[in-house]
Amino acid sequence: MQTLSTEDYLKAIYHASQSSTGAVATTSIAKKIGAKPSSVTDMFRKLSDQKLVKYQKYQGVSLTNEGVKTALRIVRKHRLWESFLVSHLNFNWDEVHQVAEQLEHIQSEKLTNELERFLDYPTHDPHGDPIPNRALFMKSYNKILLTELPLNKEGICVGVKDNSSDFLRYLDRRQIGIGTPIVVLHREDFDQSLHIQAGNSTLMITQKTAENIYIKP
Amino acid sequence: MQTLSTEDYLKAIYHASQSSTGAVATTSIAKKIGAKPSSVTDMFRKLSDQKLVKYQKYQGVSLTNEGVKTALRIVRKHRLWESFLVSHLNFNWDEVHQVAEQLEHIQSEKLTNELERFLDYPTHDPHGDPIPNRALFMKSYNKILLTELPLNKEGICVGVKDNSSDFLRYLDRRQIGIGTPIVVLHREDFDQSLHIQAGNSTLMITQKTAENIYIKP
DNA sequence: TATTTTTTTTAGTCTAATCTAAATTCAATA
DNA sequence: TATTGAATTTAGATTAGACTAAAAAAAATA
Repeated sequence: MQTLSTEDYLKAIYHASQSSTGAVATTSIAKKIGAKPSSVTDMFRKLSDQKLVKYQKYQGVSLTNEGVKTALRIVRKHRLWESFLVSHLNFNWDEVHQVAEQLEHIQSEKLTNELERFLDYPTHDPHGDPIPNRALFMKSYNKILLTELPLNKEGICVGVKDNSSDFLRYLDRRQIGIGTPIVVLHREDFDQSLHIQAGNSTLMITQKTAENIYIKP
Repeated sequence: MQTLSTEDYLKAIYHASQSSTGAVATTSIAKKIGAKPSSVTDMFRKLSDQKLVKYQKYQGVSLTNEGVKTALRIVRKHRLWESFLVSHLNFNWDEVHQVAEQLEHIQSEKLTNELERFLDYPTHDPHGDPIPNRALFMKSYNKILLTELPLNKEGICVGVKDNSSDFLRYLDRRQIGIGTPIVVLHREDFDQSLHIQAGNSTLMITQKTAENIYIKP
């Protein structure tokens, strides 16, 4: 069984290895976890002893099969709890992360599986991220960034890349959420800003915003 | 904010001081927590520094007002989670304790209060123990032990003293649960065993069993 | 290729929570 | 009241996880 801390590291390594290819660097994990690189090196060695990561000095880490499984079990719990908080406990999608960070460490298979049943086997969490099922399998949409959606073609918002409260609340104010239909009406060559139709209203968004919205065409 | 461990100690001290009068002894907490008395002494000093307990060397501890509040906040969370597990996640009353021991440490007032609302403000947990409300106030029934119920007078089972899985499963098999009406038909002078009517069936129980069942007359 | 900069690791320290073993204090009893 | 035994505390060690500062390796650049 893992400690809170090793679970956090495994999850961080998992996410880091998703968003780039090859081994994961010490400093990138240090930033995510909020620890010094020297502490991260220590932990890499510990995880390596437990055969949860492959680690070569100065070469970064990658998860072993067992490490991936452990990480996915945590991701599964995190996303199920986020779903519960939003669907039954009146949490907003920008408020759930912090609490789910705690709940994801609760150890009880029965709890996780019953929660999943209670929620009726959701496939995606409130931010549009896929939830691994009991066998730790998940399928993500064939999604693109809003910056890549062709002009005048309708797409559906299915997720966000940036999960910060600031960004999520900004989207709330613009009435953009999971499921909102979006059409790009005009792309400004000068600064790559977009005029879009989101639901019933038309509005302007910056390139940076568009880069953080996932669309199913 | 408290660590997991200090929270466990505060809860243990709270329960110990409920079930007896005066200060709480080092060894009694050591037993509950599963630690050595020397470790308990260390922790008593730490809690005393934080003004959560009154501690005099060799005299045991008692909770301060602040200590009681902190303990009750944990008890509140524990009992709300137990209620949730039983009412919505198909847990049996003998399975909830271990998981609730973990969930009680989750830090989020909003979570606790929303859970309470979702459960429709329950006043008692699955074992019949009262749940402190948001103001940390709780009222317990005017209850007696089954050993004290007069002959041929009906009472309702409202709780249990022993919360062990073994005892709870034993009650399940006997079809005794919270809300079951009970009448004592005969009290055996020889060994204090009881013939009772529980719901629709009559059965015999030992004194030890009767001492662990709470009754509202 | 040699040098500089950045990244990573090592070595040694710190804190919280635990332990064991020894010393002290309290409580019970002769 | 003096003695014995139990409970409690002290002293010192251990472990996990973090830190700082210095050393070493890798990467970037002149």
